[in-house]
Amino acid sequence: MPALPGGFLNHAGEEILDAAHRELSEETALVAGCVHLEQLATYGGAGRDPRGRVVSVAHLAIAPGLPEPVAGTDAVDAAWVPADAVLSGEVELAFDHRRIVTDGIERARTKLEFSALATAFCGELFTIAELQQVYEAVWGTELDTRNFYRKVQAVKGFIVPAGPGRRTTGGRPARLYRAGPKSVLSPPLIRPVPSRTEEDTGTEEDTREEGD
Amino acid sequence: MPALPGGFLNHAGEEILDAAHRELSEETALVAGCVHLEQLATYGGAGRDPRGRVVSVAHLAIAPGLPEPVAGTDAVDAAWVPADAVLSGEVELAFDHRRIVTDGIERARTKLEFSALATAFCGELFTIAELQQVYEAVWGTELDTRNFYRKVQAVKGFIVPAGPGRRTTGGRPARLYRAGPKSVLSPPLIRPVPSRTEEDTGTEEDTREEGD
DNA sequence: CCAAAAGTGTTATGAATACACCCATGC
DNA sequence: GCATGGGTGTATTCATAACACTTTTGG
Repeated sequence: MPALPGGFLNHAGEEILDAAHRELSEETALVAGCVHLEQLATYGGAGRDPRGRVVSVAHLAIAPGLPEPVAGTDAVDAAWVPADAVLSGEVELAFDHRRIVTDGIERARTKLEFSALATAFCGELFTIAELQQVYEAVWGTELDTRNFYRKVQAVKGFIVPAGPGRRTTGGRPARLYRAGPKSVLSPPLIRPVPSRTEEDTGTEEDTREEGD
Repeated sequence: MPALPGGFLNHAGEEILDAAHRELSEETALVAGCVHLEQLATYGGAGRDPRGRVVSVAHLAIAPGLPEPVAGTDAVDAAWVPADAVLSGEVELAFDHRRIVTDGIERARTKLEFSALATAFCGELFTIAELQQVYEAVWGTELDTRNFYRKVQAVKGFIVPAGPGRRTTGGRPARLYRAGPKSVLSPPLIRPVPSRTEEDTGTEEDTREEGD
């Protein structure tokens, strides 16, 4: 049964974030500098791992492209799995890793609204249409191209034009942008209504009557 | 120099959240059930604590009232400190605890917008004016009483009327409410931003700097 | 009656949307 | 020319902020 990549802190008083980067680069080709990595949450307690008490500090990694996993210490069978396959249960993960993935996806969806995280999915240069595809993929929604175009440009410091280069994909060539200096978006890009995921007791009572 | 309360996981494979509740109740009169407690982040690495490597899973606690701290294991000098005093540096904390407090306050301010966390600051029954005071205190802003009144009631499942009881404070008695079933607010209560139209620094990267 | 706080109605303003329209390229 | 996708203008719709106003209590 597949599991998330991970490992232990080394003995040199290593920073947690550094350790996460190290473990990630050991099992994929993703090295620090090309990948956004942030702490997600810490999972502990008995029963997580039958081998004994393990406290895991889960991290969320975002990067453009999908480099093939490299056979590392214990990653001979490493593979990429679509997020939907984990959410739906089609792919079953070991331990409590399905919960960790669920938390991570929710974190990504929320951060897309209020931070510049989306640019971490793109290469250094990208078009606005590519950025929109990130939002549509992560949110699972469709957005109006024209409105997205202006909305994204209205957020000062989110993206900045990158020289005179263009990228052509069959129609009119698109301007290129790179990530701007701001990491917190104001105003935020609000995701369309499909009711935020409930946390715990959130019972969505949709008492909407249809008149006829 | 004061520090945040805390302690170690016990040896029985205790859940992290349970351990946080246990430590909190050992040093204050706040017991589980009356207090909202959620994981904030994990801080680790060398240099945090001169006594050696310590990995701390910080938690954020929200509760109504301020029970006097009880002299517990090592809390003989326990005291409440205003959040502003820590933010401003007027009160200095040991280790990297000032950073933890800063992160926790930011978490509380953000969660107030999108979750029903504010009700955790109130008793079981509260008036809308009391709820508004929570928002004003945590956000450090002033809100229009009349608009807050309707805005809060427009969020389905946030608060529900609690019988015919009233609470009087010198003027017309106020209706009483209790927390509703929803824990995620839609639409959210957006916090007024100081400068949404002006450009500012905003280079808030995720670099978590370790003090000492 | 008066002061104080709760609760309601109403309007102006600004933002989000929907969509018509123009621009630039490959074939 | 024409298909395709990039980019712009604009009207309608809707949420919000501001504030005048009414209601209900205590003294």
